[in-house]
Amino acid sequence: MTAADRVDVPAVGRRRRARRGEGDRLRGEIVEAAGRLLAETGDAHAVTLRAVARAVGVTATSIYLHFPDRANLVRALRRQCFAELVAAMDTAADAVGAEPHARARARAHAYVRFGLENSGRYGALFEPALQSSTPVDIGQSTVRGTVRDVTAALGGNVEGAEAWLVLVQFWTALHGTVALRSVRPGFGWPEVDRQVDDLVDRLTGRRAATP
Amino acid sequence: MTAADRVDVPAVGRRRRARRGEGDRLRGEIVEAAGRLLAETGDAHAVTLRAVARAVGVTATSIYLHFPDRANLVRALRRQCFAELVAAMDTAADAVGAEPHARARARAHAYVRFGLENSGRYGALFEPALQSSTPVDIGQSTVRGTVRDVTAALGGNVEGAEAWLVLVQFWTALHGTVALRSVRPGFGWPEVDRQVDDLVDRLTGRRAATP
DNA sequence: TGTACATCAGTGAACGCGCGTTCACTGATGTAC
DNA sequence: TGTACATCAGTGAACGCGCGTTCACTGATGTAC
Repeated sequence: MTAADRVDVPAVGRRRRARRGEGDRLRGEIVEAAGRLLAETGDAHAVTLRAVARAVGVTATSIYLHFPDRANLVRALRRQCFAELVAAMDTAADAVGAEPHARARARAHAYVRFGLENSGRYGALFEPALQSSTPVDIGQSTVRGTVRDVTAALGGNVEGAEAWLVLVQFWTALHGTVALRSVRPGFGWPEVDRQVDDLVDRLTGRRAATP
Repeated sequence: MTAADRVDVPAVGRRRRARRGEGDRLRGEIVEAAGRLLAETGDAHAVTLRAVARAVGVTATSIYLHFPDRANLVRALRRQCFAELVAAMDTAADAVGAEPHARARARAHAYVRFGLENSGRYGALFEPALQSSTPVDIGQSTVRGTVRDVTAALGGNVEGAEAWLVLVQFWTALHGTVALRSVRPGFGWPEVDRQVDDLVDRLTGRRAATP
């Protein structure tokens, strides 16, 4: 890393010390600043203790008051990004009512939108450079809503294994959409909503076979 | 980066100096070692001049005999990885004959297989951390074969824009497959060949719609 | 109402590390004579 | 057939940098008396 790579987050002057008993506030500010850093640079390695400290307006050592080491800070950051993604999908699904196709479609759009609008934070979830030895455990319960909606959208007539396969195809394709568009913005991509709709149609078999 | 992160490539003793006039040999060895490093660590930031030099068995400064700086070395590396991927697909397609569906399917399988077997090298193509300001230009001609095969597989009855959309869906989904499986090997993925076949069927409309 | 003091919420200097890059250098090897 | 020498293919020490982490410290603030 050369000097030119250093990210100068808008010079936060020195942060004012938290009131007594409110020491935990810094913890939140640290995770948030780390997320901002990730969003701005899109590079996991930019999330260094010193960069985060600069962004918060605090000494690098203060981070140790809240996290035992860098790995733990990164883990907290990833956990938060994942929660945000799930929340975005749940909100979108609930906004369109109870019809399963509509809910599944809304989830797909929300996933891609979140990923494109927060490419740094999204990247934090899946960038190899941020995967530590002890991965963030995703928690089955958080994705249960998505599983339910997609399964329902397929109709009751697909058995378990096939529903699972389709779910994987969805996740895979949506991830690919976010990842490739983020990294190759200049490519001649089709309009994103159209691509997602088309994907949903094809994966759920709503597209007629070519004769 | 802490000391523990340092990659100890099998201690190559000091490399024997190239014969006179064969100075360019080192260039190839450098790119190859960089690729090996990438394959072993899966981390773009592990490809440092010093690490590459250690792997080759040479001084870091010697790299400057062949590349003006690190960015140029990385670019050469990415160019080579891309060429390998394209070659793998072309070979696979040619091995199955002339039938368009078979050729497209073979390409899809080859893409995923290359990506999974060379996750570091594949990652070099798309990892955000390795994208420099001057991207490797992909060269239209190299992907022409793939475009032709997939278009033909869709039959003549899809007009240009839709064929393009399907192509994008393919690339997107295949990239997602490689990327997610590489980063979450422990997830309960379906068998990869089955997933790819299913994907090809669904995207080309060979799967009946759910009633 | 005043004050000693424990505790909280941090600071600041220092460590050893690997990094990209620059610079002056060296030693083997092919070639001109 | 022998030798001086230019050139090729590198080496090695040094620079300033940012990094994670450790350690001893400080100064404001709430509380017990």
